[in-house]
Amino acid sequence: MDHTSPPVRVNRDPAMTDVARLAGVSHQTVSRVLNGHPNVREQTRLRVRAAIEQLGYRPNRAARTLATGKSQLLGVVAQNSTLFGPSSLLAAFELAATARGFVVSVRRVRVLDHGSIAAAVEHHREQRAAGIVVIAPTGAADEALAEVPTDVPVVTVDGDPERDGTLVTVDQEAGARLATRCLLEAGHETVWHVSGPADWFDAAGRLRGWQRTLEETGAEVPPVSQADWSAASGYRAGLMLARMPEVTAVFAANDHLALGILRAMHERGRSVPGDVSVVGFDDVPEAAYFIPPLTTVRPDFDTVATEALSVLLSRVSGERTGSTRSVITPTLVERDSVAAPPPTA
Amino acid sequence: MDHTSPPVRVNRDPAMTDVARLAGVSHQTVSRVLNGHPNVREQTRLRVRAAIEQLGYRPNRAARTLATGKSQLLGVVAQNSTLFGPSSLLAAFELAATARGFVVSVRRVRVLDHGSIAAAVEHHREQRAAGIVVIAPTGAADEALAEVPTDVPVVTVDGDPERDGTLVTVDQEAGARLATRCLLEAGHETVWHVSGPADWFDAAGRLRGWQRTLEETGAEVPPVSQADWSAASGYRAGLMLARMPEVTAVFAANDHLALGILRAMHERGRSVPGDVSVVGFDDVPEAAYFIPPLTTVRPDFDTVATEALSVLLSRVSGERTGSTRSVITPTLVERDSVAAPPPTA
DNA sequence: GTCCGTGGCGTGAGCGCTAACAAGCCGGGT
DNA sequence: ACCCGGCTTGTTAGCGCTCACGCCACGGAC
Repeated sequence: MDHTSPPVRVNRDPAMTDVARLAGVSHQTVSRVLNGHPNVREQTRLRVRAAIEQLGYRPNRAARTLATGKSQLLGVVAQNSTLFGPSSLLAAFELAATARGFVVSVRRVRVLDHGSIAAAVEHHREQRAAGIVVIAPTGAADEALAEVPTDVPVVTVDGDPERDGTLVTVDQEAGARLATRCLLEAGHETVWHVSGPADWFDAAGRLRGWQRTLEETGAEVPPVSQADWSAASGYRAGLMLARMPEVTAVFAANDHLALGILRAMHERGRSVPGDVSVVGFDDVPEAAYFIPPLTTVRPDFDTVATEALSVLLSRVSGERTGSTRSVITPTLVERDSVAAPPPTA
Repeated sequence: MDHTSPPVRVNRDPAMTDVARLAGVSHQTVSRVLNGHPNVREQTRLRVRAAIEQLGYRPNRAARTLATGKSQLLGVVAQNSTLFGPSSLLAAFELAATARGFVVSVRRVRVLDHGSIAAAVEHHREQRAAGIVVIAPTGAADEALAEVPTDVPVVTVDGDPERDGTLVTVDQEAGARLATRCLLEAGHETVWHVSGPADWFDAAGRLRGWQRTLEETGAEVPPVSQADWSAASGYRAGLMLARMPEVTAVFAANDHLALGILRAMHERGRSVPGDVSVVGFDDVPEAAYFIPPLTTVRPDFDTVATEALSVLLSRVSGERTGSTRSVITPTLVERDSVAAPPPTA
């Protein structure tokens, strides 16, 4: 009995040494083949590949990460939301990152407060994520970010446009100007606004764009209806607006608010766009099928996501340093919810 | 000169031995503290914690994964889609998994074909994921799954209800019965159906539920309008339906289809629910603000997600073996899009 | 013939952690 | 006095990979 032989572990995934043994080379040569190093004879390369195939060998990423100190992991911190913007952003980012060979790990937070964000970022650092993306659409989220150590590249999406640091965002203000101008050019005296939550940068930017456009053209700036992003709050705001005959044009901070407004107007017998015109923001896929089809502002989330990825990767590889800001300009999609004001107004 | 001293690596993350040295214990004791082992003196525990704090130590997950052969990683394979169902499912799953201390890595696939699914699953296996969730709503996806090795627990969500294996899904058929019966009970002679893509199990289940309910009650089964899940295709189907005066009740396979139908009816001057009643499926957040507010079937995606997680985890820990199937029953949400048929019909 | 450079490969150490065992200490029963 | 068993801690050996070398053979330059 050979009591000196090591215990034979059975049912174990094949490791690099197993491949090496089968191919009659050293584990290092296997590693070279795997990593596409030159200086490996073609014949050897083929033998190794055959052995890999035969054993169904699969490299162990954990071991590689440990040995190199680097991972192919990109961390994402996002809010637990099914809002159209964030979720399409996320999907596009995941797809793009996957295509570039990275694995993305998503950490959802219930609320965007300081502690949650910090914990989520911390978590990704524990994983030795190569880079981190934070979707930080509110002030609190942004503040939390100001404190995270800078030894791992972080890019902020939808963050505070005024803050230092690398961020990718859509030009909310420009989008709002598009919407407001479109309404003004249709002949409306002024434009009313139903705004998103005050602590969201997106909402603040849209509000600012609307307000400035009005001021610049000398139009009166009516009071703002404060809402959240939901159709429900849009409906409530719409109900108020509907009973004011002087309201002939409304810019809603997003399409769901616009949907609620549309329904409120409909219920109150004010026709859109006959009596009042409405413009939204986001261009959700359903916007073209609202009643009436909604004119809206389209931020290209795919572009935002791919831009965020490329900025992040260039920082990961150390190409770019310092802070970069990348701003995507949205476009106006004209449909049927805008018309000239009624002659009586 | 001491040429035997090891090279001092600078700027390195502190490791367990650094903590050990500072606390005056062995690295193993640090490990014990970290993993909550008993049999560590309270005083020692405190010293170790203090050292951890002082150094800003963060355990290296890759090393732990390598040493244990297990990871705290859950892989998800999902389609690149912003459909409400899949994306809220995903969000809920991520949130729940995070809460349980797992990290979730999402792999998006562009199309649900055999190769993409297999590659995505393979990828997760390379990461040594402890478990994998596949959102496999079509036949092709499901077939691909039949071939994956069973050495890592896999749970299928929205997969083929007829197939072997562990899966969690909503009872589409029951939901469809709810919708159809609701329409029938309102007094309609029969119910028309606008169906989702034929290769989706969800669509097939909803169609089956609708058809059987009709057959069981002796109602005539009208021809099915085939569509995809989009509002656009619902609109097209709605246009057809609108010109047939005998159509007084429509069950749409999802809310977005219903939205398209609503608009088609509106355009053609057929009032909802005065002339025709419509029921949807999914209960998207906006459904209550459609014109009119939509009666729809609500599958609880949160429940599906948490159920999927708990089934997966119980398989990961080896508690449950064999195949488990967990079916969530949806509920009917009644709003204003259903009424009695017009007296002339 | 000698030398050096270079392609092709192997060897050994070490990444940071956990698991298994070993060792020391203390108290109580005999 | 002794031994035994529990608590607490240290020691050692990996996990599977990459990196920095080192070694060998071969070929061209001198």
